[in-house]
Amino acid sequence: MNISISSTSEKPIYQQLFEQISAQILKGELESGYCLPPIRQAALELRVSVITVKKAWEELERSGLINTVTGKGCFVAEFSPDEMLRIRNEMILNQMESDASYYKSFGLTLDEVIELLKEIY
Amino acid sequence: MNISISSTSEKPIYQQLFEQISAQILKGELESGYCLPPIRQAALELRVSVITVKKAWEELERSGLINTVTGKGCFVAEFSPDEMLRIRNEMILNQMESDASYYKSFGLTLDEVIELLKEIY
DNA sequence: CAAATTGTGTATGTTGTGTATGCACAATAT
DNA sequence: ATATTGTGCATACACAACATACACAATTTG
Repeated sequence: MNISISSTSEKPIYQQLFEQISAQILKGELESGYCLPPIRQAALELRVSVITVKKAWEELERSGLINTVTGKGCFVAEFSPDEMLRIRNEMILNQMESDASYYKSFGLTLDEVIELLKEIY
Repeated sequence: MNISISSTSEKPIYQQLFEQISAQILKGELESGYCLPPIRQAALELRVSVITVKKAWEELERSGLINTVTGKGCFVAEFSPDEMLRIRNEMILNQMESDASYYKSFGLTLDEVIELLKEIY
């Protein structure tokens, strides 16, 4: 459980959890079959409610990243490296398109965006 | 009033309005002193409530982009090209940093991000 | 010029949606 | 049986969006 949540963030807590766990799975840091911590324990560690953790885990389940088994726990799903890459790219591109349209609305060119990115990345 | 709002967007309507008007001002499409449409008329055109428009206009006021005069209207503020650029970059960089941290969480390098951006921009 | 009218932004109260919570329940493992 | 796991339900709170009524400024008009 290497997670950091920010109460000041504009993003909901459950979404922060979802994004960070997703990234860890898709980076290969959490292997297939790995058992996530019980929601109570996670909630205790992260100082949030059980419900909030559950909601994040539900999102992971819906995205096909984990399998939930009542009474046992939540396990990182099995998928091929190809599929893993596909999901990863899908999530990233989905977000990136939204980001790009924001930049475009300010009249930024691709080169300008790249220039700014180089400064802050 | 060249605005398009999406009810299906995850972003609040007032924020969509704020972002689009901001961009138009900072692109120079709306000149200093230009009088924004009355909130009633804007609300009617956009098929939203007066309150929603007012909230967006309030954000613009707070950002220093417009001046509101009760009984007269809301006018695009006067600022130097330098200041205009400063505000623009501030808004964009602010968003971009958040975007970048998302990409980083997936382990993307700067080059990978640039590569993907080139594909979709 | 003063009163009425029109046009502008403003404030109040209500409804609906979504985040986050605690506590009680169901299913599973040992 | 008992402990451990996930699940369901009722609630509190915050916020977006709404309709309506209000207050102020400019204009018309007698």
